[in-house]
Amino acid sequence: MAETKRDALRRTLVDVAETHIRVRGLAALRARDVTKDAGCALGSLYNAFEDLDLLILAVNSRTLKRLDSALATALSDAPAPAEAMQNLARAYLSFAVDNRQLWAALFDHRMPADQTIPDWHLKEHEILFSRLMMPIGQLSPALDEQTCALRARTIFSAVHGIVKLSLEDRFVALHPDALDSELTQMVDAITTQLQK
Amino acid sequence: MAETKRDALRRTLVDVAETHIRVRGLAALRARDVTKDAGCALGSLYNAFEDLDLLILAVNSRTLKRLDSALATALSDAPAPAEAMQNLARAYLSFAVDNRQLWAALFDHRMPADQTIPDWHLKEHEILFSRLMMPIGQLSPALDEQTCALRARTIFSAVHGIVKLSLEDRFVALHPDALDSELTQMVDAITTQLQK
DNA sequence: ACCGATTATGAACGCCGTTCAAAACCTAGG
DNA sequence: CCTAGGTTTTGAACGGCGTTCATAATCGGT
Repeated sequence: MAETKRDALRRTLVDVAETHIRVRGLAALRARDVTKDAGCALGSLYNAFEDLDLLILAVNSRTLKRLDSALATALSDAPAPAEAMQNLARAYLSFAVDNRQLWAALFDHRMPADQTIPDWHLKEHEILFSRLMMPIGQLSPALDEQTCALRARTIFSAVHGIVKLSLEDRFVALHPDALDSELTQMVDAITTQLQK
Repeated sequence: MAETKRDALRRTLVDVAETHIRVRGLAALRARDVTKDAGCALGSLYNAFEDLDLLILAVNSRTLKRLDSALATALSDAPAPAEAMQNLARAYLSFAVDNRQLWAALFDHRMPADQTIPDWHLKEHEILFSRLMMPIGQLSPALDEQTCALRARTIFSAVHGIVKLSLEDRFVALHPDALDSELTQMVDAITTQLQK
């Protein structure tokens, strides 16, 4: 089936919204700016997407795919598991630094009070954890799959916390080398324990 | 000097805003709701505070003080450093669970694009790290003060990341016992490394 | 009791996401 | 090629938001 007009507009809107978030940040995204740059009327956004939030989720969906690719690349030379953990953490940090606003939008966006994040998008987020499961399983062969998934989630959260807080305005900025060193040490502490 | 009327109104507004955030969350906070419940005119908010953001910062300032108290209490029986680290992490989790919306507001609030967080408020946030410095210093006596502060920040960020992501809608909810267990293990991994 | 200074008020403003009646655009049958 | 019926696009209008500011009310010193 050929790409319908509606699909083409959808793609254009996601393209434009993505650029806006990348340059100005999620908080500065405006329906009027996006539709103007996309060359369509304000109301057309609501033909293509249910509302602005779903457009943002479409952008975030793309970002998650790119992030997953970056993590996959970090594992592509099939290193030993401890090294894999370090590579994943570094790749995550690199992606966050290189795509600061798009990456921040993944976690800063909030649904309106009466709506929840759709299931398909929740699933996309969980992909982030799954990249960790193989090295964790190798480091701790005794863990069953469910515990492995839980551990992956915890470790991701810890690494994410370090990266997120270091890239926010809330705290004084950190020297990139210091951040890199701290992250490496944290991952080392984690992998060491996994091997026990 | 006695409390001026302006101070009294300020206190009332912070009280009301605090309750609103606690009950409805930061995203649902409205200038009109707050002033109505405070029994003053809409414009009076802007006599008491520069804008709504500074009112939110005043609420966050209070929350940070209460959080710091909770962390201090967790250290009050002067435990061994490894135990102190566990107590701090658990106290942080407990505070987050018991004050979910107010605690979330500490990290979810964003200044408008053309403003930065005032220095006095940045300093208040840094108090969170400093509670970690004593046990870290005891576990790793060789660390100089600056490295100690850096490590405190990293460890806080990791713990915070685990707590934050587990309490967000973005990921499927976690069983409280599982979260508690994961947090304990993470802190154990960290303190073990600090002792090396 | 009076008056200048200070504070309180809420209608009005500009911007926002969203809606929807009307216009423009397709497409199939004659 | 024309036209009727359905579909899509449009942008003015709506309600809600934070913020402003002319005006009214209040306060404090003489």
